[in-house]
Amino acid sequence: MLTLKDVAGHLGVSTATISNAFNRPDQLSQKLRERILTECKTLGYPGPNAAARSLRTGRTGIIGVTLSNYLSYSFSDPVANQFLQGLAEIFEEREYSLLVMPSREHMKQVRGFESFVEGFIVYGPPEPHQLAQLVQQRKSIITVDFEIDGYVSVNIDNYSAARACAGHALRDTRGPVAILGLRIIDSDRVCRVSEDEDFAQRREITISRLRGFLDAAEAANLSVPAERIWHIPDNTHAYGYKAAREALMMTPIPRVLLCMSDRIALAAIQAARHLNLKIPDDARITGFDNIPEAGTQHPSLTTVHQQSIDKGRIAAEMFLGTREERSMVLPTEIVIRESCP
Amino acid sequence: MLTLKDVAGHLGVSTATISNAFNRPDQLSQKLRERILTECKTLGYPGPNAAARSLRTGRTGIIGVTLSNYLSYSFSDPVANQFLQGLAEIFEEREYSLLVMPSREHMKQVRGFESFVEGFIVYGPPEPHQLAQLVQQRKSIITVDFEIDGYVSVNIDNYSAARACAGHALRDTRGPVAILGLRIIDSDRVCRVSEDEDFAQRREITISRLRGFLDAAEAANLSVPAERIWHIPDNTHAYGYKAAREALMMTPIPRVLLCMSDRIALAAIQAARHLNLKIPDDARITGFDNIPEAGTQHPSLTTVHQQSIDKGRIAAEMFLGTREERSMVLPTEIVIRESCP
DNA sequence: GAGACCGTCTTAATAGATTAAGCTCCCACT
DNA sequence: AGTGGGAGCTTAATCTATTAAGACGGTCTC
Repeated sequence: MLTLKDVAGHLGVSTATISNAFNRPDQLSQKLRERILTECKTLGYPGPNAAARSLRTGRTGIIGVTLSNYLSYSFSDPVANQFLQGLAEIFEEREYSLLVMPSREHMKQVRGFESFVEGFIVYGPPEPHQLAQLVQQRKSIITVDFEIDGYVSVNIDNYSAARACAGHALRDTRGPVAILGLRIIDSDRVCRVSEDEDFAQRREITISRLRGFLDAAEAANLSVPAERIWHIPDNTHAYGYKAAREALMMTPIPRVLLCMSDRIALAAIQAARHLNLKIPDDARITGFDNIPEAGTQHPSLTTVHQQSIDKGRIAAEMFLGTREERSMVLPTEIVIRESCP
Repeated sequence: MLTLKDVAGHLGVSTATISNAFNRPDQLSQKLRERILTECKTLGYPGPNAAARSLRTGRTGIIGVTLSNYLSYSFSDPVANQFLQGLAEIFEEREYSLLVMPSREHMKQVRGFESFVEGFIVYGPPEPHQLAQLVQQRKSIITVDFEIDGYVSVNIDNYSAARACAGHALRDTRGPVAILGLRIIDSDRVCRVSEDEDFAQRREITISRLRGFLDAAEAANLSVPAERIWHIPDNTHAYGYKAAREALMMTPIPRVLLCMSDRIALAAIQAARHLNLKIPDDARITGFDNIPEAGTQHPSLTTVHQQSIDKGRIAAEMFLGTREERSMVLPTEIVIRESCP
C-alpha cells in the first residue's frame, strides 16, 4: 500500500508538500502541484488515507442514520425512503455521506466502527440499549418521530392527526368500525388485539394513532371492540392484505377501516376488490402518511398527509445548525380522496 | 475528548490493557475487565476511536454503495430500493454498514472521505471520471447493471427481456405503438426522440431495452416512428404521466404502450384512466421491473420481472466472496397481468 | 539445572496523515 | 550592501489506537 511518504520519496519532496497538494493548493506552486498529482496517478496512489486523515483532523464527513428496524425492511418502507430522500438532499449538498445503520437488537454489540460518524440522525425509537450506546458516543443527535430529553427532535402530532382523520371517516357512520394498526403488541403475526392488553409500553407512534382513532370513535358514539383491532407486525403489503381480508370478512362487515399507514390501506383496497366490495360505498378506507401511490391508484386514498421528505430535510438542517428552531412538530393535513370522500 | 490513555491513567493500568478489555476479553481477568468497562462508563469514554483503530488495523466495516444518480432521487426509486434491501440483508448479517454515496458530477471532487470504505458496490454506471476515481482507489468493486472489464458484475439481459415482453404485447396488433423510454437522449425534459439521434453513446440499459422493443416491433411488421418514442429524463411518476398523456392523446391513439419501467407504466395507467381509456381494451400497457405495486393495483400490470432484491443479495455475496460465480446475468420473466393479457 | 510454559499485564514500535512553525531562497527597496 | 518580506518548501510534533514481544514469579518436564 502506497502512502504520502512513498510519493514524497519518489519526487524528492517532503510529505507535507504532498499533503498540501491535495488539501491546500495555495501552499505550493502550480507547477509542482501538477507534477505531484500526475506522479500520484502513475504510481497509483489513491489519495490521502481516510483513517489517518480523520485521526488527525477529527472529521470524517459521515453522518450516521439509524433506522428503527432491519435495514432490509426500512429500505422497503416508502415513508422511510421519503425521509431518507429529504435527508440525502441536504447532506449531499454539503458533501456529507450517509452511513445507514440498523438499530435492532441483532446488532449484537457496538463494533465501534459506527463511531466514524460525526453525529446521528435517529429515525424512530431504537431499542433502549442501542439508544444508550448512541448517547454514550457524545455526539450530536437529532431524533425523528420520537423524543428524548435534551435532544433536538422532529416529529408530528400523531394523536391529533389520527383523531381528525378518523373524525372525518366516522361522521354519519352507523356500522361497525375496524382498525388496522401497526405493531401494537409484541407479536410477529397478524392478529387481533386481546381485551386486556396494556399498551402503555409500546411505540409512541402506534399508540398515539390508536388513541386518536379510539377517541374519535367515542366522540362519534361508536365503540371499537378489541376483536376489531388488528395488530400488524410490519408495515408491509402482505400483512396489511391479510389483516384487511380478515376484517372485511367479519359479519357485519365494517363500514369504516381506519388504517395506520397508507401501505396497509392500499392493501385493504386490494383486499376489498378481491372480495367484490365497493370502496367507498361498502366500506370507507383511510390511510396515514400520504405516500406517492396514495394519490395515483384507483380508488385513490383518503389519508393524513405528513411531510415525510421535509422531515428529512429539516432533520438535516437541524443537524447542520442552519436552522434556528430546536425541536419541531410538523403540521399534518387530511387529504380527502375517493376511498373516503 | 477522552482516549484510551486517559482511562488507563485513571485506573493505573496500561493502554494495552484497556484496548484488550474491548477487543480481546481473554487477554485479561474477568474482574479487571469489568472494572475497566465500568470506569469507561462513568468517565464517559465512548470506546476506542474508530479512526485510530482503522488506521492501525486497515479495516473499517463499511461498504460503499454508489448510486448512479442523486441520492435524493435514488431513494425514491422502487427498484433501487429493492436492490438496497437485498444488499442490506446480506451485509447487515455480517455487521457491515453501508455508506451510500451519490455518483454524479455534482460530487465535484473526491473528498477522500469515501476512502473509508473497504470496497464498492457500484449500482448503475457512474460518470466516467467518477468511475476512474473509484478504480483509482484499488479496492474491490462489484458492478451492477453494467460491466467493466476485469470486474465482477451482476446484470440482466435487458435486450432479450424487452424484446420478449414487447413480442407478447405486439402480437395481433394492428394500430400504432408508442414507447415510453427512460433517459434516451441528453435532455432534462420529457420529449420525443428526434429522427437522427445517435443512441450509441447512451446508457446501456435504456438502449438495450429500446432495441428490444424496436426489434420486436419489426418482427411483428410494425414500425415505431421517432415521434412515438418518448424520452423521460428520470424514472418518476410525474414525468411518466406527462409522457403517457401526450402519447395517448395522439391520433390515432396507440394500441400498445411499451414502457421501460413499471413506474412509468403505472403512471400511464393513471393517465389512461383520466382520459377515459379502458386498459387493456383501448390500449395495452406493459412495464419493466415488476415492482411490488405492479401486482397490487387495478388494472394490474403486465411486466418483465427482474429479481431486484436478489440482485442486491448476490452483489453482496460476490463482494464477500461467499459465492463461487464471477459475473452473473440473472434471468428475467414475463409476468402477464390485466394491463396486457 | 536448563528451558518451556502459565496467565496477566506493560513496553514500545507502528500505522498515515495534518499543520504550526521554521528555514531558505530570492527579489525589491533603500 | 543591507534589510525586509514573502513565496515555497521542510521539519517535527501530534493525533489515538493495535499488537508483537517481553517481564513477571513460579512450576513442571526432561
